[in-house]
Amino acid sequence: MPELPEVETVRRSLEERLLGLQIKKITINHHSVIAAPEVPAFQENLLEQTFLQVGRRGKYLIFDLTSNWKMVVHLRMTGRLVYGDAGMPLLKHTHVIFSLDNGAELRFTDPRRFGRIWLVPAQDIALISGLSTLGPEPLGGEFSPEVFQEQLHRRKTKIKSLLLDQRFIAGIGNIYADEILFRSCIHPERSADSLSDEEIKCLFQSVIDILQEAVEHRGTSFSDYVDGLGAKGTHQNYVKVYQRAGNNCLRCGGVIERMKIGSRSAYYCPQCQK
DNA sequence: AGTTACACCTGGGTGC
DNA sequence: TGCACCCA
DNA sequence: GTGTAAC
Repeated sequence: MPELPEVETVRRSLEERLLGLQIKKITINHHSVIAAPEVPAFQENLLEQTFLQVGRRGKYLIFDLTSNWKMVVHLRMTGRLVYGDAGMPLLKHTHVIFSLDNGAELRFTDPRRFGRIWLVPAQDIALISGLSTLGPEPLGGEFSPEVFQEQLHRRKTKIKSLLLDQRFIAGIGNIYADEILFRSCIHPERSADSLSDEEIKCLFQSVIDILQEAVEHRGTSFSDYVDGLGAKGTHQNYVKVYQRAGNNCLRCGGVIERMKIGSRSAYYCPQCQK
């Protein structure tokens, strides 16, 4: 499940290869992954375009092109965007193939087909659902401890739900929400306004540290995730609670448990996280 | 405002 | 081996 | 992972 660290790793690996390459052909095998515009317009406006830059906002990848249009990709749960030789084996569920002017290809593969690709005029980028309402980038300068604290004070929702809310903070998903709360020793069901200033300070720093460490490890590869060149990340070897129910806590030796919060699994240590 | 249920999909793992 | 179920 | 509808 690509979250901020995975999307950032894809961004970096693609940017290494894609800049200056031109799209010569677009093969679309499954139309539903193209969110906008209609498929013919998508192809017409993208053909002959050259990649100028690869950006990221939250879990969205943003490709700057020669024209005044931008291509935006969200990988959702199982999406992959991989650059490689045209001869590389064709994976099942490859929905879009961008053929490039150096003979290589950029392929979008997604078994569950939740992922989406948009092509929009630059001035309309805010119209993409979820993109304009994103909260601050946790690894960017806009993420302030004072604002974070003030927001937490006036919210009564469970802290894990708040960390997953992209309007509150951009880029955190189920794996890192659990890892961040474990690092901060905070129970996922605590209401946001019940946290002490001390706990909030620790939580703020854990958000930054956990995400940074995961970026350094090039993301977490449990099942589908690979970077823009098809390589797995290594952060799965450093995960402390996610998908570890029934195993011993690496900090206190207690047993990790799983519970449901907002119809999603939450993994935590009942001894360490109060 | 907070919470839950479900929709969108396929595949891997489990237990019988 | 098949099938129902849960999970991601 | 996200959007929508419902209580």
